[in-house]
Amino acid sequence: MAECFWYMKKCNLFSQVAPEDIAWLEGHSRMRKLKRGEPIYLPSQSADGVVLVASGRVKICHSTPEGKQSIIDFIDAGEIFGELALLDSQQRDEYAETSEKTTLVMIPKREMQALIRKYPRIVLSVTKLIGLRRQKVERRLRNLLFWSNRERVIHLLMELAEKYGESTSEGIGLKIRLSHQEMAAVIGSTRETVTVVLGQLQSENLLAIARRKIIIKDLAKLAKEVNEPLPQIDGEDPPESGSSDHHPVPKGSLET
Amino acid sequence: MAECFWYMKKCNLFSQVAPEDIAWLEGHSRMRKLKRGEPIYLPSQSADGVVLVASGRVKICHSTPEGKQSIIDFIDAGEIFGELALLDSQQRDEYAETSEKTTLVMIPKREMQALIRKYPRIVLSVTKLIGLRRQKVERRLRNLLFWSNRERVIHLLMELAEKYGESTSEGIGLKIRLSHQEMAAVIGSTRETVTVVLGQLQSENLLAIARRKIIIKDLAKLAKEVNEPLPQIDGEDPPESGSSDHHPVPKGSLET
DNA sequence: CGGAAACTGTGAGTTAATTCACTCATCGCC
DNA sequence: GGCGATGAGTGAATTAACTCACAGTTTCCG
Repeated sequence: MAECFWYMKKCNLFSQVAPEDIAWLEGHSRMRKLKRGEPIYLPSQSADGVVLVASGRVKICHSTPEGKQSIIDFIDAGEIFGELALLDSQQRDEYAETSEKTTLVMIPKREMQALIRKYPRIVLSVTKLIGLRRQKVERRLRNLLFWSNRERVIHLLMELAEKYGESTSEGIGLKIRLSHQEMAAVIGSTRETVTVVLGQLQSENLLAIARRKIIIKDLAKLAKEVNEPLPQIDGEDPPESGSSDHHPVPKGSLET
Repeated sequence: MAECFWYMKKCNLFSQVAPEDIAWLEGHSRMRKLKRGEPIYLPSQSADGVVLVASGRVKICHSTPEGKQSIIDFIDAGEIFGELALLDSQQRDEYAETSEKTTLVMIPKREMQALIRKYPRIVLSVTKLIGLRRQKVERRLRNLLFWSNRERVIHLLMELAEKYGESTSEGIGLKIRLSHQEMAAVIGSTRETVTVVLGQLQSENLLAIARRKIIIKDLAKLAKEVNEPLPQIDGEDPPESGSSDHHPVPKGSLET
């Protein structure tokens, strides 16, 4: 369990917390190691705490009665999820599962709230996290309403580029591997349609896919097609304007 | 400007605030009276404060480049919006306009933050508000992915029933009047399709529309069709289970 | 109260996307 | 390294929804 402590220290939500308090919280937390595709919690389950992803990746999902899965969000190592449990102890209305081999730290609501009482600043961080994610969901909503499947795929690619993109000589490589099925679950489409659209984009030389790894070859053209501003990609020089606001921290993360 | 004070007192976000502090905040706020369809703020405009709806109703929107409007949310009298401005002073990415004759109180970010310093509990209320709205948006997202237009309309009707529904002898009347165009903008469809679907629902006796006022005649059947639990409607007896948790406060509002 | 503006109803034609059915490729694990 | 499972590619048939066009209605505001 000593690693648990280490993972919590790395999470910037706890950056202001004294080591002994982290140790205390650790003592009340539980570590879980799961392999790919295992459920973490189910909807209609009581929201009993927040979860920290120590390593791996988690999908926040929802299923229609006919069994179609929709993916609300991906949570990466170092991020927390289930944070709405801190607000009101209703039951959750989504479910979470691992999208690869993953280690989790389950932090009970009770102890988390005690910690917040001692460090009231955490509330602000949590608020920012919730607000950030709300903006993200709102963006997703906008990008689904009224857009064709091709445009939705492009929107998704740009989102992924922003969070997982890495500038290389051939283009922007995405440090995440999604199946067509999963992409369809994100944009509300079908596996086959995603296949076709990605094929089109490749033949138009906007994209290259090698061994399930996507490389965006012409981000500018993609961005233009859906009228979005060019996102800032890791390892790239920012555009000519004001220079010093480059973020070395991961894009989705929480800055306190 | 005396009314301004009155409206702020009624907003439950300020329920704990001393009258003299409300008066102070009022002195730094600005009141605006707008008629139907007027813009309040635009995207790309700097987020300089929060807005309280004193009377009337506001739409939070977004437009595609081709001019299709999508509606993210409705904000009613007594509620605030633009609250993400309190977190980070980026620019907004949505725009807001009145959906009927409306009176607003514009509260500058600066003074709001000062108030929060004096009443730290407000942060928690704001957090809850943001979280509540995030859940709502996530629900919207789920209800769009993979659902047919008929099902989307039904989902919308149930959402409206929950927030605006009023139990009457003929069924559940909705205390909000939306054009088909607006409904289409909420569910990401077209005006014509909404017309047709509403027509179907009427001929199936699930609905009645008189003078643009919708009355839901068989909420249970609608709920069943989209596999949703029956929402609790104002003025109705709760189901047989535990009785005393009935809320007299408006559904969308913020309980501190 | 009257006229302009906004909203509703409907049908025909078109299109984007889904469904289904099947083959081929790739991955991961024993 | 091979084998079972999972993922990717493709095409034909079908369908839901959109577009366009126009007539009739209701609402709003001066």
